[in-house]
Amino acid sequence: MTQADPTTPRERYRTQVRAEVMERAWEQIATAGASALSLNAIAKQMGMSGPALYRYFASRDELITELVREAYRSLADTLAAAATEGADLADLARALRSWALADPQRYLLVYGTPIPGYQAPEDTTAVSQEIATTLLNACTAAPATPLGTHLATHRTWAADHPAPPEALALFLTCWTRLHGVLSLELAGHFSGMGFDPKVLFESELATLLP
Amino acid sequence: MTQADPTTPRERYRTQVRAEVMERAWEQIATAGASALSLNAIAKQMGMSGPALYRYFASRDELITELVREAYRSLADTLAAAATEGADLADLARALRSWALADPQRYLLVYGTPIPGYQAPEDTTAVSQEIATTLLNACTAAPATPLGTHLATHRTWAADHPAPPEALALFLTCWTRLHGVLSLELAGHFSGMGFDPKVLFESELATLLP
DNA sequence: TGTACATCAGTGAACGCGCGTTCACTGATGTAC
DNA sequence: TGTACATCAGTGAACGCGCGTTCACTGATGTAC
Repeated sequence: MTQADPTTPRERYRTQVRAEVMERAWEQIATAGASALSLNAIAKQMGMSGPALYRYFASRDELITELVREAYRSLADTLAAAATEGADLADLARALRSWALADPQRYLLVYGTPIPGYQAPEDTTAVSQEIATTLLNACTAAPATPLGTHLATHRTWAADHPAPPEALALFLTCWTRLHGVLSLELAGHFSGMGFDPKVLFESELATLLP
Repeated sequence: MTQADPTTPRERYRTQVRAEVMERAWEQIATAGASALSLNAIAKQMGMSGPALYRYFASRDELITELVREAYRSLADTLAAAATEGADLADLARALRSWALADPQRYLLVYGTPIPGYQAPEDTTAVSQEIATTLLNACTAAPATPLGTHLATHRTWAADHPAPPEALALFLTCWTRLHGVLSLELAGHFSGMGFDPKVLFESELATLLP
């Protein structure tokens, strides 16, 4: 039996263990937040000794980096999946919301208060751009506003995108409004107020659509 | 010389040291974030031994509680000061923004990702209500929306306030929109994009006013 | 005014904890002839 | 097919760190007679 496939058993095992570590990491983040992430705790949970994980991740920071990358990737894929033909901005927004609610800490890892001392790697900006682009593609031009005229000359972040400044304005407005509702909801600031955050979310969404 | 004043020198000293501890705590939070707050580090910075601080704060959690209280109090006072005669919602919003920019971590301590394992005390909700009320007072009724009709029957959080449901809707919309811009700005998500967050903030503000 | 006592701020040692990380080593798995 | 070797996953001990917190104690400050 010639083993022609490129993934050796060892390699498969490696990626499998890496995947399990990250799974446990997500559980831990969901429970105690990102700043409480501990390699030792994950190892113990997996029935291994602490140093064993250094076969799979060079450091704690690399683990976090991988989690951030996975979160961005997951969101980008979710939005891309929702962006099939005939989908409008509202569909993307609802996909974003259900992605955020599925794992609040995952959303907050990326868009919440930054982890002190941790610096995201450069290559996440690429995926971040991908996410922005998917949303931007769903943003048709809106009426002219002072924000639009400002963005006409301040669009380095969307230099490659053919969208008119008014669409950029719609994108930024959309992004911040949805994040406003989502982040306060996930942080628990609406709990006990007695209204349904979903109604507020949909209300904001309605203001964004023509 | 009869000491008739109620504040003895010892009491004055106590409040003075407490104040300095909190000052240093704010510096530390501004630098490394709230989850990195350390009593020992503060003590060292003040030229004292770690256990000495236990004369002034029962525990680390009590310090955090006091910081949260102070942040809420400060914001409530700032908004109250801005809410003098003739001030409209935009004035309050700009006061909120400059308060947030003055000390980003202070804003994020209150409205950012919750500190894992830390539970805010009940009496902060009172000040939180005070803040809400100040903003709410500046919210005049807006056109009827689905959100308004939802809030007509889901307003336990504003049960005492005489504002009509449409004003409540405006308040929630205002709160989440401003927070959306502010929190992304403070988290650094706009950095490198090349536009001025203030313009975006003002743009959102413009949509909220009649 | 002076003395005896109580109050209380601050110290230093100690406890127990968990963290990230390094290192020498064992033992199992895969590879080459 | 079997043997010799290389690779690599995982262990356990160790290092140094800083944390929150307790406790017995010293010494200064205030109080009462």
